[in-house]
Amino acid sequence: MKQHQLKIHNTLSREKETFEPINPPFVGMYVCGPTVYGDAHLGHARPAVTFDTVNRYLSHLGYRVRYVRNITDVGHLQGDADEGEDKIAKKAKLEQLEPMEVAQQYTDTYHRDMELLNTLKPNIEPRATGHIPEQIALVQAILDEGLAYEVNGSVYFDVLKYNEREQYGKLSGRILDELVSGTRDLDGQGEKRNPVDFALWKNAAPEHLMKWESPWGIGFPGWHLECTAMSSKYLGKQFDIHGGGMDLMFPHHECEIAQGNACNHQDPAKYWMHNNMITINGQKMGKSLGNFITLQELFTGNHKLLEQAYSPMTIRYFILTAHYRSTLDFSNDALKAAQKGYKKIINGLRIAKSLAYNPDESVQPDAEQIKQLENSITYAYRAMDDDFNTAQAIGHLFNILKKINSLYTGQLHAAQFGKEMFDKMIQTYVVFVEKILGLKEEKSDNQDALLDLLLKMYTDAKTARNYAKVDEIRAGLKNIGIVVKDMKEKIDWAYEE
RNA sequence: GGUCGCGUGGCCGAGUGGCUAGGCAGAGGUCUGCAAAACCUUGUACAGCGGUUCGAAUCCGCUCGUGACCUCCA
Repeated sequence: MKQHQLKIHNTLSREKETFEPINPPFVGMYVCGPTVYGDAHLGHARPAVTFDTVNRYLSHLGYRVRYVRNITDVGHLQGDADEGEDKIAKKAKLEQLEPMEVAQQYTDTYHRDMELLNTLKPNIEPRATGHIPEQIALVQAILDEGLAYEVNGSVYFDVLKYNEREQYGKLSGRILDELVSGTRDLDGQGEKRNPVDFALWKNAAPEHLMKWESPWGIGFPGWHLECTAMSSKYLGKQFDIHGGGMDLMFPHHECEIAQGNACNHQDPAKYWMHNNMITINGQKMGKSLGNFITLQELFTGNHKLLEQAYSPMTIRYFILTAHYRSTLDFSNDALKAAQKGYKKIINGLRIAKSLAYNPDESVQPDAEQIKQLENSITYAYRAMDDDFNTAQAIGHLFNILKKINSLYTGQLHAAQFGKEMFDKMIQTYVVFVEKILGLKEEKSDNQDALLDLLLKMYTDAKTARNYAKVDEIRAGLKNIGIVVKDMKEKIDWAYEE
């Protein structure tokens, strides 16, 4: 374990706390995954990238992380009303497909998009439909605790009774009395003893598509149950980190805490992390607002709000330039700036990997340069240790990049840093970009070979002072986003920023 | 209506009491066949009004603006 004082903002305490795993060096992390009934959109990218980065950084620090992210392939209820139906089943009826066919299709596209965003796969990706027995057992356990009741083949969690034992609402800061008095009187709540109660198991109507047998009849599990069932199965009754979007704080995560406490007599997770939401041109993204953008639309530029396509790595970089607990606003201007920033980082990566230390007895170590570099490296790690502040870390990374670029153009000499600092600089930059931030070069397979060939022609033309040919090659490459750089000692290329 | 946030220079976005954020855009310079890139220099930013303090973007109060959640939502 490296010497780091990692702090994590815990939603439970609303404070940054020093991270102390329950059972080091192991870390259990559960993140709420997608409900697979539609294409992955911007809103899915944020938690995926955020918690991928958490996973990457914890691993980098030497922790052995078991990262579990579920696939919800049995729908949540549409509402608490009796006619509430399964989200997946509803879509299936619409498209005349089997529910599992819909779930499979969107699971596949989700995986494709997450891979494009260069997120590492979770260690376990459990599906709700694969854990029906576990969910039924959980309902039974809560019934046995006397904290649930059955009505007409449905089972509800008794929030008021639970609240006598454990505070309900402590995660989202809600007061039960206010919830009770504030709830609207919806139709079909007759089965519940109290409007704040929530379904653990729901009786299914005959026409309902996804349903299973249970001790209470044929039905399907309630919204919040799967996460409790699967997290406790794979990570234990209490694990280290539970993550998800802020919008899930209430009621979803609140109910998870209640369910976990009800049968295990302890909070399911020690640290709760919530990423903030994404807005588009300052507005919440939503289908009804007409500003709903899927990741594929973003990658292809095929959307009326988009002036151009933005690559997956541009999106990833953009997400990382803001702290995960801040709202992040998508706009063409911001994305275009991000694209340039990303390419600058990647050009730096290529340079960093190509630089070699060349000793020079005549060059004296430069204390000021060394100090600046040392500070940037220290601050970059300190930023990550401070609740995964990738935005700040990237800022320091750019300062390291300035040194790398200066060495590349010959404005600084490696010997000014000394071998040890030089190696540390290269290693820090490469590790940060590739391993921690998860940014990679986007290129086609034969790109390097083709570029080598073209650059050779370019160099030959230049030696022959055939400037017309030189300019032609340069213009052609510029068209595909590559710029040629004539340097003092050599000719190189870079991605156009 | 209730709860919780936010308001930083042309744009994005860090920063919770004194210690350079950074990126994009702009201006000047070095370099160059011309470029590009890179590097260097350059911006009296902290919604408004009060208050606390030796000192506030950072703490407190009020005002204005804005967003999220309270119902499925990442």
